[in-house]
Amino acid sequence: MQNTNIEDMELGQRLRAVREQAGLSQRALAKRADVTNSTISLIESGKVNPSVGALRRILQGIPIGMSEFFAFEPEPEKTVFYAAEELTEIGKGGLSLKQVGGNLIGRQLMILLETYELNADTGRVMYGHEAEEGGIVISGRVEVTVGHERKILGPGDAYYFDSRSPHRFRQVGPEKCVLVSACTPPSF
Amino acid sequence: MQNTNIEDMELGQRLRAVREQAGLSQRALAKRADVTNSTISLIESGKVNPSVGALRRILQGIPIGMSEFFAFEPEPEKTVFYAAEELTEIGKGGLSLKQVGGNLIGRQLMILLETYELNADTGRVMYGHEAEEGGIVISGRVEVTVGHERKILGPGDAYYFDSRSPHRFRQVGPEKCVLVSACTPPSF
DNA sequence: TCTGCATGTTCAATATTCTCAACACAAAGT
DNA sequence: ACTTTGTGTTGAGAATATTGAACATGCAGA
Repeated sequence: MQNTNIEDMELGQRLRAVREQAGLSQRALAKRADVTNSTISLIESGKVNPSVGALRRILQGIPIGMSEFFAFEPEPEKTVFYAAEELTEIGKGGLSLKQVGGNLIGRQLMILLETYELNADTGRVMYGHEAEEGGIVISGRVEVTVGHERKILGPGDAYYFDSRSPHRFRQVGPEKCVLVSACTPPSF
Repeated sequence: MQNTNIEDMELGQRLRAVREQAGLSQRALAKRADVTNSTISLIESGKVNPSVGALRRILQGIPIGMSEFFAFEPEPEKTVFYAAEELTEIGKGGLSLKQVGGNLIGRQLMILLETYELNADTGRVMYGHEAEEGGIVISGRVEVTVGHERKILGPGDAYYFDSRSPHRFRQVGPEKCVLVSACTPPSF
């Protein structure tokens, strides 16, 4: 249906450039890549939208990696501003965790708006990876336990600790608790 | 024929991870990406080898770029050693330029084995981009002109200059001239 | 329990890629 | 001129990706 897609054109042109840079003919590359020369011809002239597998085999014959091959494509812009309702919900139960930016890939920082309903409790948590986290309570009260230390924090109070310490957050008092936290690096 | 390819598996698993990280269901992402949910399902379960176009549309819905998506794949190892006959020939006429590494992509340096047949002459050359180059004569004699300076170099003699200076190499004497040169960065 | 809704999966049909073979062209050797 | 060898391109058919609709499951709420 959609013949001669412009993006395929650019991809094909790039493949041709890369192949010629490597001093390989379509057939020579086809042999290395275990595809047919026609496949390469069709891709380079933008007549087809190759499969990932075919493209990967071809690039391995050059050789060049997928990531490097696509490095010429502009990365989509990461959003800078997020409306309140655009924050990604990743919590569950009585604990709401709204993450700034739905997608952590390539980011150095995870920022969360945490809402603890009455009696919400994270239970005892411990992350194996090296990270640090901290936060500030906005409203309500929460009992925070880190290692052997325990304290009840109210509006304006804050915390900061190494994520490898076992820790636990539990809502206390008559109203739900809201706090903002940050963690680095995100768990991947 | 080849069902459940292992590389497709990994690609699918990665897509699933990325999608879930973004907090999107298959259908939600499908809608943004203008593909069907089945496509995403099949890709994630490794049952198909998606087309580049389909994968790109899907990733745009997340959003994440192709290069970043494939960053998890190890880049193919750049070859370290090259047999004499593996050097890529990029010259023509009486001038032979054998390039170390057929493919300059991602490299900081271009290294050439240059062979000038009798009376071979590069003519006057000037590169617009910022670069420096130098070399050492192995055998034979060559007359090198850089800017207003001119000198005949023999075995063991060397040169080094800014590529933006107009320059010219011309074989002189009774035997062909061989030299090794290096240039940084390669012209891209 | 039932309904409604959201999730991911699977099937048959359609659209597309990929292959194999042939073609057209150019350069080099005889 | 005529091969020979190399290049990229182009059909028709086999192989495969993508679609659209149905299916299965789980979960929340009445």
